[in-house]
Amino acid sequence: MSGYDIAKAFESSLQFFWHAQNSHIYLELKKLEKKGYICGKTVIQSDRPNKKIFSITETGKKEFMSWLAKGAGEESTHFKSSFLMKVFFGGNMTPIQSTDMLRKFKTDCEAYLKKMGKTPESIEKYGYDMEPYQTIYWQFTVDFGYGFIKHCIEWAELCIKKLESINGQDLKED
Amino acid sequence: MSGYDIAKAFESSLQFFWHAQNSHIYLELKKLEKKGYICGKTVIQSDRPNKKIFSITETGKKEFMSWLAKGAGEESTHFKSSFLMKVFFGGNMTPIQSTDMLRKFKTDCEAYLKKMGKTPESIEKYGYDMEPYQTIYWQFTVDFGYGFIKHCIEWAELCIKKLESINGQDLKED
DNA sequence: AGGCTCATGTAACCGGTTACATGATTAT
DNA sequence: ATAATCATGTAACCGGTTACATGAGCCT
Repeated sequence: MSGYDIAKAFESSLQFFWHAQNSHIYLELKKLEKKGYICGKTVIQSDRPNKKIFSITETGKKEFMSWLAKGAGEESTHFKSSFLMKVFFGGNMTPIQSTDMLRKFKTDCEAYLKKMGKTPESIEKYGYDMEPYQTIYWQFTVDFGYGFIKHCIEWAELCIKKLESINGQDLKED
Repeated sequence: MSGYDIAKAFESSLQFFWHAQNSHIYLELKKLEKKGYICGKTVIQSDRPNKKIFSITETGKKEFMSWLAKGAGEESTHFKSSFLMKVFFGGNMTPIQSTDMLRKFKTDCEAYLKKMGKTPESIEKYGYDMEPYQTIYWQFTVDFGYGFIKHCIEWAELCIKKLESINGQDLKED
């Protein structure tokens, strides 16, 4: 794949649990090439700008497999969220502010859920020539994303309800 | 609070959505002091090492409030997980490897859930002199963590079941 | 004697973002 | 014209980690 292809792949399928700027992708490709994990070949194109296609080397494959073999670290259970940090300090906002923040979070989640509806197509696109036992893992990550976002929406609804019941009718919309 | 106190607070209550090394905390305190957001005073102690207690300044409060007022960004819906990246590439492992990885994830989550059982005490400890409308937000973040981890466990169980049904009895434990 | 809690920090490094910079081809 | 897609990169910076370094007092 070229750097551009990788950026596209990130957008269409990996975006639930990883994202990357193209600038970062190109820097990383350079590093990986320097380490001998990948190897790039320039492809001259007449109708489009030239591109550099990278392939994994034998050393790279070994490194990749040993990374996989390490399995899940403890870091898999903890994640970082500046949004939850703001929720934590919700007592320092006005009740209107904090409720609005949670409402915005909820609608953002709903929009995200809608966007996710398109992933089955990506899985088909990239996985058309693969064995089903390969793509089942892709589906796992999608399932995780779905469940996570649904949990976010339900949680936000409960929080909003609690805040409304404490702070009275003045918080309600309409 | 001193840097040490902050590190303790991270461990006992904020750990669901943020964590920090003490080295990082001290660096950050220095930066914040330089910016004029906080102000530190050395407290001389005879029985223990001296410590530096930091307090927020008026400028710091303003900055904090404007940060809160910005509300939730879109980044609140996407998170980064090297674990899910490994799941994504599960097709490159042996079925035994990938199933074991998911089992480890599940037990890690269960251990985490157990550890979380102690948070009500932390909320009481830090919130004993606060109004209940302040601590409700702390509870919100705890609820989020609980729900999230439960979702992780259920998801992992489903994945393991699917892998077992595809790959047959040879994956089962015992 | 050994380990825990209290307490603070530095240096080197890595992972990642933001802003900047370029430029060809194709579709409307 | 102008916007989108294709295509690649650099420089400055920030956020955060790892490893290192120190040292007193308390408990067993």
